[in-house]
Amino acid sequence: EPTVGGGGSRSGREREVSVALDDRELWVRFQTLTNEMIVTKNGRRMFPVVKVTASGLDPTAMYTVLLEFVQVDSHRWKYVNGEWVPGGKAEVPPSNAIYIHPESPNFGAHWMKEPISFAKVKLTNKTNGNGQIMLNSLHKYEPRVHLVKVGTDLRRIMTYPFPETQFIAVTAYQNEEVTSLKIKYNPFAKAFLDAKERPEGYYQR
Amino acid sequence: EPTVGGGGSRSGREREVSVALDDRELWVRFQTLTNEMIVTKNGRRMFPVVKVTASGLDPTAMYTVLLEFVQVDSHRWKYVNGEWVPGGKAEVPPSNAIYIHPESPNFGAHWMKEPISFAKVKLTNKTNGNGQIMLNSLHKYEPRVHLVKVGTDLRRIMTYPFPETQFIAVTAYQNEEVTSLKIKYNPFAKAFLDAKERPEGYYQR
DNA sequence: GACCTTCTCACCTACGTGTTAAGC
DNA sequence: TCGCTTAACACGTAGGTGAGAAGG
Repeated sequence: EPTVGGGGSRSGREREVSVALDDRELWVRFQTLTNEMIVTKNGRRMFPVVKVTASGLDPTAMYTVLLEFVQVDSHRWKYVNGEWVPGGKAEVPPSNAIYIHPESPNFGAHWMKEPISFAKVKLTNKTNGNGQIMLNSLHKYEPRVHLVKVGTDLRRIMTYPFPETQFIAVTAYQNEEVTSLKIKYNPFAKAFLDAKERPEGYYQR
Repeated sequence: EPTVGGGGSRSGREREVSVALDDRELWVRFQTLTNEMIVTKNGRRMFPVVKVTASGLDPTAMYTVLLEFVQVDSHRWKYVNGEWVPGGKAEVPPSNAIYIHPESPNFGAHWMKEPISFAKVKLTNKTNGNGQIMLNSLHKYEPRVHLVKVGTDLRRIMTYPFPETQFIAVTAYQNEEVTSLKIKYNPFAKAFLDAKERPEGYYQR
C-alpha cells in the first residue's frame, strides 16, 4: 500500500512511488495563519523548509529532483485590517520558477536514503540570473516537487503538489503572528526570540 | 592539442581529456618548503585546496570524480634540525583513502563549466566513518584525481596525479615557514596574520 | 627526556534573521 | 498620504584557523 504523499499525477508502473512532506504539522500552523515568505533582491531562504521523503524509486535509476513554484491565483493580494483580501488582476508569473535540487542528478538510492531538503532555495523579486527563484510579490504560490528520470521523456515526469506549503510572497511580513511563529522556530532568528530577556536599550548602533 | 594536465594514464579514444591543477604557483611555494597538512580526530580541511579544471569530457555522459591520497613512500618521516628526514618503516596505508566529490555523479558539461574544487575534503587520523579521509601521520601523500564514467568498467578509469600537491600528514605543523605561508594565504587564519598589529596581551582567556 | 597527539581557546570567515528607517 | 520596497544593521548560527597547554 503506497505511503500517503502529496498526491501525484503519475500512473501505471510508477504507482508505488511516494513523496511525503516532512514537518507537516509546522507547515499547517503557518497555513492556518496564511503563510508568507520574504523575497529580496539577493534572494531569501524559505522557512519552514520544503523537505520530503521519497520511497519506491528504482535505486539504480538516475533522477533529477525539482521544486516548482506555481502561481495559484489570478489576482494579487493585499493585507487589509488584519486579513488577506484579493486585490487587482495578477501579474504574469515569471517563467521558470523551478529550482533544481543541487544534488541532482543522482541515483534513486541516494534520494531515498535520507529526506530531500530544499533548505538552500532562495526566493527573489529581481532577475539576477543565479539559481534563485523569481516570484511576484503579493501573489500566492504553491510548491510542487517533480521527479524526472534522466533520459525520460517529459510526459513521464512525476509531480507532487503540497498545498500545505502555499504562501504569499512579500517584501516585508504583514501578519505579525506569522512573524512570531517564524521567530519561534527558525534558529537563525534566535536574536529576536530572546529579545524580551535583554536589558533596555540593547539595540544600539 | 591537449592542454597540459597532471599527466594521466588514459589512452586511445579518451586522449583529448585533460585535467589541470588550479593555483599551481601557490602549491609550488608549499612544495618547495615540503608541504604539511594537519590531520585531526574530527577532520581538517586542506589548504591550499585541490582544485582542477577539466576539459574534453563528453558533455552528456555521466562521471563521478574522485580524489585519492596515495602513500608515496615506504618509510615514515621525522622533522629534525629544520628538515624532514626518512624515519622507520612505513605503516600500512589505510585502505580507501578516496574522497567522492559531493557533486558526483554528474554530467561532463557540469564538471567542465567551472573548476572542480575539493575544498570540503577533511583529513583525519582516526576512523570515524564519515566522508573523511584517514591518513597516517608523518607519512607522505600524493593527491590524485580520478574520473569514472558511470557504468564503465574499472579498467577505463582516468587518473591524474599532481606531484606539486604532495604533503606530509602531521598533527601539528613542524616547519614554521609552512605555518607562515598557510597564515598568509588562508582567510580563515586571518586572526594570526594581523597579530603583530594588535596591542600587547590581546589573547586573554 | 623527547616526541607526538589531543583538547580548548580566541579570533576569524561566511552568511541567515527580523528590525528599522529611508526611499519611491 | 499610503502602500510597498530597499538597504544598513545588530545579532544570531555554523564552522574553519593556529596557538598553547596538557596528555601520553
